[in-house]
Amino acid sequence: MKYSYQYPHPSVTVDCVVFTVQNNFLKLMLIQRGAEPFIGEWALPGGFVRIDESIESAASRELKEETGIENIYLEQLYTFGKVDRDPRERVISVAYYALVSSEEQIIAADTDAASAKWFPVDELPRLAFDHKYIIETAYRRLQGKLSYQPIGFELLPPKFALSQLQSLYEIILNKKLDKRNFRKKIQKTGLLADTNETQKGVSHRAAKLYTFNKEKYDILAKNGYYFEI
Amino acid sequence: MKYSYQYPHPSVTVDCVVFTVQNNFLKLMLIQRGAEPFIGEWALPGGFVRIDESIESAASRELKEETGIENIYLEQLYTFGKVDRDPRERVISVAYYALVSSEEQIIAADTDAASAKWFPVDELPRLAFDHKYIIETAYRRLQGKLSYQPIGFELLPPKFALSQLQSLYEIILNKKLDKRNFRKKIQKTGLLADTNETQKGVSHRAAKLYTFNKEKYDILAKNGYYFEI
DNA sequence: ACAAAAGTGTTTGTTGTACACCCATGC
DNA sequence: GCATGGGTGTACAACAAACACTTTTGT
Repeated sequence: MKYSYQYPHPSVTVDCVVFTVQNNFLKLMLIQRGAEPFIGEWALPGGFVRIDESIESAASRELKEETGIENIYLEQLYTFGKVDRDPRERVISVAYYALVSSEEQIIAADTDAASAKWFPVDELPRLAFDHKYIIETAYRRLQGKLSYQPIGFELLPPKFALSQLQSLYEIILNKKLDKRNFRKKIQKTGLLADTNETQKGVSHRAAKLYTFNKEKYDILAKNGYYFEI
Repeated sequence: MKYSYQYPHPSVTVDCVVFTVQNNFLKLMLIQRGAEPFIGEWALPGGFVRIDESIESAASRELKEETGIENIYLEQLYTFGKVDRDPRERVISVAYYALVSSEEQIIAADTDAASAKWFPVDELPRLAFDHKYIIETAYRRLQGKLSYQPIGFELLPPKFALSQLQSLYEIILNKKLDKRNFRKKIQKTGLLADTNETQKGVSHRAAKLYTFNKEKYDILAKNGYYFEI
């Protein structure tokens, strides 16, 4: 008990809602708790913010430590601070949401594979703390942002077919989209660059692959451009 | 030094960016610091989150204590947690933004009037900590939300004229809007209720006064309706 | 009667929506 | 040659944008 203060201080943690799209399902990663409280229950990856790291660094670090995932899209979601959200002590949690490409979904080898798992958002187990509520908030935010920020690409491999992109939108927004209109709209942004490649190993006509031109988007965005789909 | 922990804990504060519209300017409230660090400089109202109150309660409480303002629109903005944002110790700040009607702008009598003041957003003094950055974030958020959430009404008295509402949009978005198109659009939402009153004491044709039908909006919003202006 | 702001419609261009068939490829 | 998804255009409706004059009221 080396650290003393004149007034009580809360603990500050980060919790990460990591989304991916896998086999036509939107999924998120949970880990099984190995310690009290809520031992054995599923929870979001996360942990304490250290005194010498920024909150975002803490989120990246915990993600890497607990799931092996690194270098992904990570954005602050909301800060949850109800007095009794942790039964032990006062804990304020800064939640982040993260997006992982379907290619990098593999939980790294240095992780206890039994304890980290992808769950479809509609088939979540019982969750520790207020994590159910955090996930609902993250899901709503993802749905909202998808339509007016180019974040869908973060969930795809660097080279992707238009049908993959459309399917991703349909899965997350939970509604069918018109193929021709979707293509028209996304092409009209001018943000997709044609690679001269096509899909490999499919048993039908191979689709053209595109990449998202992030540099072009960043320049446009700086000048007031608004992505919308 | 009665409170001891095994690991160092950060302090958690709230900071509030309180907006109002006054004399055709978007303004926000600052208080002059009476203590170190940054003594004498201007800063956002705010303070420490107590161990037994939620973060939002802390924001309301500090606002009332420091500025006399209460019962206003208050929404979490972002959590700022760079390691060195406070020169004394590690402080994580959960920022809120608040909207005050132009009628309630008066800084309450129980406040040291010399120390709290409204500043136009484009004429801010030098600010303590990273408060300049927090304000920029809040301003961008306000501009963004104004177009797709009915928050403009929070900055007006309960009964208002359409020209007041338009002027508010023009001031915050910083661009001229077409009067006829604006009126058409806002009337078509069906969310304004006609009071049978008109402006008093104006030296020209008196405008009709309307109220915003929040109940109706809440019901529509629950069923997927999206406000847009 | 004049100053000041309130109030009101129409036209034109742009964007969204609905919709069905041929094409390329692997087996 | 057939099954599978890839790729394409047009017509119609809805919405956004541009634009100017009359009305009401107080002084």
